[in-house]
Amino acid sequence: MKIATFNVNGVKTRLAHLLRWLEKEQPDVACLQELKALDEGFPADAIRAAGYGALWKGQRSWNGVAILARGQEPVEIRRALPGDEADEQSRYLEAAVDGLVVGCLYLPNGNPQPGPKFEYKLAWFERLIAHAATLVDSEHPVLLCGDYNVVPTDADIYNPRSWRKDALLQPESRACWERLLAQGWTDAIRQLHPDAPVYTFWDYFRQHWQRNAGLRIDHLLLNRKLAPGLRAAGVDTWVRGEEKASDHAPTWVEVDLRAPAARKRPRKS
DNA sequence: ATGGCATATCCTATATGA
Repeated sequence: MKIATFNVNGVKTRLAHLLRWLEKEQPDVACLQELKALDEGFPADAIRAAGYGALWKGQRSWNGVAILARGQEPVEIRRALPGDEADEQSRYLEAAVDGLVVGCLYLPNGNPQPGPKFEYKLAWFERLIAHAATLVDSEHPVLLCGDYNVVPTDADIYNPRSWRKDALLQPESRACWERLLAQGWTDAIRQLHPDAPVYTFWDYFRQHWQRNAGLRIDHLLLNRKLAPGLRAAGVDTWVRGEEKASDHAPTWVEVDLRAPAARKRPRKS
């Protein structure tokens, strides 16, 4: 089973890119962020025609997340991150597909920092950590994926020098990331590619794509039940090289849901 | 310190993103 996360930077503008990618890579589940469209503007018909069922949560101009499932309808679990009823931003969706629980998230960028946007980022991160704590030891396989807007370490960016003051590299942001992983989550890309740099985002400025000056900010985290089934992980970089591409590339994992989970007690022989 | 580019909307301007 292949599950991908893709910040499309405008689902209407990027529809042709999205459809080409779905056709070529055939992910079983695709989590999208930055729809930048209202619910009624989501191109559900075209996506259905491509063979995917979908859940989506839109918002005017900004944010917006969706979960696509090939040949079936994702079963909705929740449409918001718990913990703040007043939070109006469309940044979280959770669904079940073939017994896999998938959380699709778009963590706030947080720039400029310091300031209210950075405070919102950290508060949202705290809510994510609290919710993730209820999932990490679930008897069900769980994947939390999306645009986390965090560069975990300096090895996850081409050169941290000009980004030192950016919200994505702040010690507070990284501390939240570390606390999340410490619950017992597996960072799929880091697990399978511990040495070579892997990037998922290249900004539109200064020919960053042409220079491969990227950042790793799109992540897929596996809970304890799912982690033993991790088989492969990667980035579909060819999508970033297309004309008028999103500044993010789809990032994915392949998992075997039938793999036995790690046992808490020794197996009887 | 700024800007470089891209997207969406309240569009000869402004807010947001990372």
